[in-house]
Amino acid sequence: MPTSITPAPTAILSVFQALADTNRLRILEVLQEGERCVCDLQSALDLGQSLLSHHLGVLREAGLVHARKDGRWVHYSLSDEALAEAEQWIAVTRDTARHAAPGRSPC
Amino acid sequence: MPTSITPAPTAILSVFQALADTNRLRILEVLQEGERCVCDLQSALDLGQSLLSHHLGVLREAGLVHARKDGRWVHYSLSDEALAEAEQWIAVTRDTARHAAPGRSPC
DNA sequence: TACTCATATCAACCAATCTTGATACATTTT
DNA sequence: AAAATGTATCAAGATTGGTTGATATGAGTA
Repeated sequence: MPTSITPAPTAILSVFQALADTNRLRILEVLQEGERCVCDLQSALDLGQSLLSHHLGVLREAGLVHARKDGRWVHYSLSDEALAEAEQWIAVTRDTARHAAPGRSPC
Repeated sequence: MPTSITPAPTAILSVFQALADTNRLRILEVLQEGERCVCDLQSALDLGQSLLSHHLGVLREAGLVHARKDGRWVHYSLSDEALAEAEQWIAVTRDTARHAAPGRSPC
């Protein structure tokens, strides 16, 4: 066995990547107040239409927001899935660390 | 007042940015087991020395890990600060969303 | 002091991502 | 049907970020 190498995480990564941008964090903060259409987000955040649409796409793909089409508007709202996943990952990481034998560095 | 525009988050951003990379997530997962020196991480993760050191720097600056120097070794361990901050941010975001008036899009 | 070893830093390259402007696609209104 | 409106997509430039190899630093050791 060739000195076991830890594998790479997958699903969580895209969530953290989606959270790793100023504009997207701002979008999420606005959506805390409730569902918003793109045009509202646009005026609340002062982002170009194209740029905002792009960021919404990233958030959508990561499962952080949900899009509901209504006539010619699209209403976005927070989706709990990915947020719960991220919170879980962090909680586990913190917890495991707390329970691990302290200072057991093999060096 | 020019149609209030939401400001940009600052501290949390660097934490999420630090979490937005495969190799750094792998590092954190190894550190869950306890304190590790760089050389141990290197063999556990199969990363070049320079690359690993870079990623540890990013994690350090974000407050996700703590470095303890001991002779010519440096021992890294998880630091709860930033993790707690991130967990808190997500918890607040989820919670605020849950309590917000549902479907109140002004469009 | 000279040498080795563990880690950090630097410079360069390359890939991924953000940004912008133009265009396309629906849906509604006239 | 034509025009207008909200949103998505595309292409190109600009910026950031990961990777690599070479070099520097600093602590032990001979």
